[in-house]
Amino acid sequence: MPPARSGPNLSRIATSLGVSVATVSNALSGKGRVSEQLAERIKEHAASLGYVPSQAGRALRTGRSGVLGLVLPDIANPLFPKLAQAIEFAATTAGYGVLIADSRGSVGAQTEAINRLIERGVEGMVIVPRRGTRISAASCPVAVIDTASTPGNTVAADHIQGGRAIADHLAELGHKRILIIGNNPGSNVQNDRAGGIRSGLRAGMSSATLWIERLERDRGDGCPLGLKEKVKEGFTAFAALSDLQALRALTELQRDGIDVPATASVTGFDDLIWSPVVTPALTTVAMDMGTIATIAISSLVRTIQTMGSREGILVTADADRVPMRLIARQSSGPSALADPL
Amino acid sequence: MPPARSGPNLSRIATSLGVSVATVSNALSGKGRVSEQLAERIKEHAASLGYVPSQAGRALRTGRSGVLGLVLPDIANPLFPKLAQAIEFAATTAGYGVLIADSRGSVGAQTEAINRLIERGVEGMVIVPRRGTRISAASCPVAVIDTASTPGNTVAADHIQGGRAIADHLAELGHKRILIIGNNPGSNVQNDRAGGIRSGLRAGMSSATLWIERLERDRGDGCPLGLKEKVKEGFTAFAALSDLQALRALTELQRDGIDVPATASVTGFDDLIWSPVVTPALTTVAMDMGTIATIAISSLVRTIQTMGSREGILVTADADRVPMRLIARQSSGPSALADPL
DNA sequence: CTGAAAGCGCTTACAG
DNA sequence: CTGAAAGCGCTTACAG
Repeated sequence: MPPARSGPNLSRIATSLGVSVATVSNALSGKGRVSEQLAERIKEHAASLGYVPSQAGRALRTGRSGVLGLVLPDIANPLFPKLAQAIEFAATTAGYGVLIADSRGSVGAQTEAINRLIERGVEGMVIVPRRGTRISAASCPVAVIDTASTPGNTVAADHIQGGRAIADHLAELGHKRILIIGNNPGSNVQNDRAGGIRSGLRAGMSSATLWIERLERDRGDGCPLGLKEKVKEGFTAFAALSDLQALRALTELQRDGIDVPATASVTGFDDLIWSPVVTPALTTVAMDMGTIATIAISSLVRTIQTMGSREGILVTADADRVPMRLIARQSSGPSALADPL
Repeated sequence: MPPARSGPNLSRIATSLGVSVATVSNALSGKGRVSEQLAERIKEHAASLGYVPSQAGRALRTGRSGVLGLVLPDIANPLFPKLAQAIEFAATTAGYGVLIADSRGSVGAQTEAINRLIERGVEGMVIVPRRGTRISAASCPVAVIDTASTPGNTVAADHIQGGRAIADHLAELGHKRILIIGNNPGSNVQNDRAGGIRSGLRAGMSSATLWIERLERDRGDGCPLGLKEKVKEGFTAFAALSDLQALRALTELQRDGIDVPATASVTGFDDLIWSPVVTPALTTVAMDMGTIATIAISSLVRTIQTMGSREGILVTADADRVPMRLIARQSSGPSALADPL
């Protein structure tokens, strides 16, 4: 015999009230045609008993688990907390729970993560794919968050426009020689951002690009970026493709006695947690995670409701490029962060 | 009539093979007493059909959802990605999925988050409580990750010992006057860490403490910490209670022309993502998230298996204080972070 | 307005 | 070694 739940169920409520389970179900869901008074009595009784409907029973009956999956290439990446938070909020608002899965390490791990979520019965999932991977068949609707220039994408920040926003900002500050600092030339995001910066340069401006990974391959991990020399060569602006690289640039410049922002400007991307905290505070370009998450989740949910959850299709959104927002900072401010503990 | 799944189920496999569902179930689970050959044939057929067992059916029958909850006070906090990643890994290893819930903003949000997870049918949950809250009744086993000095705690990093490790480190570098830099004097974590530092000072060493929140209340958000003056007063070491504050201190010192580490040392806590990346790299003390997560999850799972999942009890662990680890850095290194996109 | 009944997919105790 | 049957808790189409 299957194990009985320790909590109350519909049947318990029904018998203790002398009505049928159908009536209780209808009363609690508000759907049924149950008299006002009876419904009220049932709701009260259920509440007093601390009744919590069984997801398993409901899911089995309706075929809907009420859960979505979120696959991240590396939860520990500083970019993802904001995304995860936004996704969790959007999903909760839409009445769904979120199961997380980390595809850290390899494409194989990504496939396993996806399969785990399928086995857990998610109705759909949001995937931030590992670089260079294309999500093929997941046997449920999938919303992909990636660069807009990646084929098979549901929604993305407009990294190219974000790059242009940086170029505009630097142009208005009067900079002529820009050093773009990226980590990895194989990254679509970084390439889009770098391309955006270059395309936004105005007459008389020029740029060069420093890829840290290449530099470190030659000179060893953690080597200086040699920015002091770049300043001597005439670069006055250092446009990092992520706040992490911006931080590295800023501290190296300051360590070498270069006054930021008087002598050189440093900008970043992503508005990571530390960008308002450092001295001087970092000008950066932020992805609108709330909008991205809302689009991803609402498109996903709409697809599920239309097509069901067993079709392995890529979800599309009406607007798939979300503009990035320049956050120009001059002085340090407080972190938005309260101490939670 | 309830909606049929589009995918294959046990019954489909059974009829197409001319055996009973019981036999298919037994063969696939490996539990039953099914002949080797038949079991093999069934497994092959199930695989070729792409059979994925229904969690809903299984959960309803066994009373076990196979899902745990994770409640975080603020997913966007830089400390939590590592924790979430470690929890996800430990839970996956134990055969559980992880539903996340953000209790951002208020105690009410925390209660709602817990209730949402209960409604989703989690068998137990890991909670990092909001500061000052005590988790009372959650109607399922709960593992609490908090400071060791908080009552009603399952497992915690030993922040006091971590503070002593910083004091030791600074003592060995020959520092005498230590400025402890915290944000919020109401934080248990920060107080434990500060207390640990103070208790680890040796003869001839002394400390003062700067609480940023108090300073900003007087002088405005984002005001300078005035560390240059502190250097003049004779402080040579700045021991921040988090890497975020350490970063603020480091950049302010550098901006003001103070050579770190030649003139002043800066240390932090938590080994956040940027600590190896800044120049000079940050010495810090790290929580052992892997161990903490493993203890939390294994204690939780053990409790669930022993007591079931409908008792609202606080899980206890054998070892509840996990030592922190000093990471002494002298020069910058690469971030452990690969570009995922 | 209310109830009896079917059935979602699974596992397990029991019978053969 | 294999199968028939019960039942986990729910929702819904149908009957009254």
